[in-house]
Amino acid sequence: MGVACPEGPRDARNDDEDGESGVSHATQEAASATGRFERAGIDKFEARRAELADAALATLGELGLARTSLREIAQKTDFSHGVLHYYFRDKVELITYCVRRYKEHCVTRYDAIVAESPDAATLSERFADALVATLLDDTAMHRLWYDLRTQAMFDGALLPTVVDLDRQLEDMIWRVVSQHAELAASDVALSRAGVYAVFDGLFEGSLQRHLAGDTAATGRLRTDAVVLLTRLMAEPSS
Amino acid sequence: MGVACPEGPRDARNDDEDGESGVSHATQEAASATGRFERAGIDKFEARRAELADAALATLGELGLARTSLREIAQKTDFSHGVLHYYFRDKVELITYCVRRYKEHCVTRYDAIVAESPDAATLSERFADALVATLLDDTAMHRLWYDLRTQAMFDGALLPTVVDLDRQLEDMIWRVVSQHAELAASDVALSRAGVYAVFDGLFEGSLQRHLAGDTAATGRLRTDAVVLLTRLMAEPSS
DNA sequence: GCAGGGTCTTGACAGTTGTCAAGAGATTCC
DNA sequence: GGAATCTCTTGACAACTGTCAAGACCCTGC
Repeated sequence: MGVACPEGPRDARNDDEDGESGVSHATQEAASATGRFERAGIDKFEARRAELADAALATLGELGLARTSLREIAQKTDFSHGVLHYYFRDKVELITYCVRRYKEHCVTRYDAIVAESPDAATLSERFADALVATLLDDTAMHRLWYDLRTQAMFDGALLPTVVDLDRQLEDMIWRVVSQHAELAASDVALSRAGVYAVFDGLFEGSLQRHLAGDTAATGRLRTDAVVLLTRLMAEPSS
Repeated sequence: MGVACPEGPRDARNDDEDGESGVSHATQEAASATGRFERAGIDKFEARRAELADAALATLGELGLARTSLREIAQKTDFSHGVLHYYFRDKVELITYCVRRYKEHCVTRYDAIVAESPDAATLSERFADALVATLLDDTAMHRLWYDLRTQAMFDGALLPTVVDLDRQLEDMIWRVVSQHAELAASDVALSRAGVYAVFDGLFEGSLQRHLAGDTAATGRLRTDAVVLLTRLMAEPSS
């Protein structure tokens, strides 16, 4: 008995976009729009999704995208591997959901520093310290992000999510650098994309060397970040 | 008939290192040291290795490490998939051989510019142009390199090759930047690793946006590279 | 021209993967 | 308490992977 499974809450996910967009952050909206679930049901559904996504993030950060299978993710939970296809349409939706979930925890990481630093020198020092701190604390998550971003160069299905998140990270860095410029009464010498790219390169390089056993990597990151931030300031083009 | 296959030229590869080093560029030395093959035989063997490696590079650049199978590589050649295990011990040896082969074509890419630029401004312009040129010409190879480097953060088997090649790329960039500093009678404000990291970040970011369809990416790369190179010069700390 | 060894093909193996259908439990609501 | 629905498990599927053994082809040297 009970053949309700194949058309269970599966249509709570975004069936509205059958096309090529692939981006699927419309889950909650779609579900509440149908009106099929009362509040408690949706919350429970979303809570389990989040729980599974956290297990997936742990596995992905540990093994990388290529080596992470759905069965291995499920093994990190109390459920069997089949449950993942009940809460996520396929692997791509699971991964994009994971990354978007992770994003929210880090895209405002430096905003407090930006808001509270009284002068340019303080801002640059605190920013550099924060860079080092997150490299050490969230090593696996950063590694996963770089994996995902690189994979998007080959797999178009990941591209929309990566482009979106990359833009938010660019904004995050730009807030730091433009505020530094304001405090220093200067302009920024590089393009917005360029500013993000150089700090991202500095961070990625430090992460890689840190993971490869270079114990001096974080120290270099700190000093280089301060120097770079200062160097990117130009006299205002009056 | 002919059971010579299992112990064919397989021992021409480096069986001397059974340990954990994993790096295997001692092929020619090992083969010639045994004295089992006359010159023509070795050359033929090496030529086929190179041929297969080129097909592998094409496939890897197109699909990425995760999606490239040995059968798909062989499909790009006139041979069947079994031949790859005749010329390479396993997938890791094939990949490292490929990357080391590719490396030699690009690690001296800017040396002529360094040697022949009469002043700092010329050097920076030519360097930026060369960056754009190789991004456009060797897109797939660069994408493959970033894939490999990212994968090395998860898979230790790739680490030695990546670390070695990364150091050579760092040297390559350092030659440009230190020469620029000399021509400008300045010092470099960043660490050697930092200098490489920021230019690498600039390049990687431009590559990603270029692949994502951003037609302005290469233009920004050019101007940003010139500005960055200039900004990294510090007054000599007399 | 024949033996021998280098070269390559074929076919299979064991393992893994994403996916999904069938159904069993559990929960909720009347 | 029973029916409907949500939740989750089980087991299977087809496809794919790296690997390798068996043998066929080919080419050279005697």
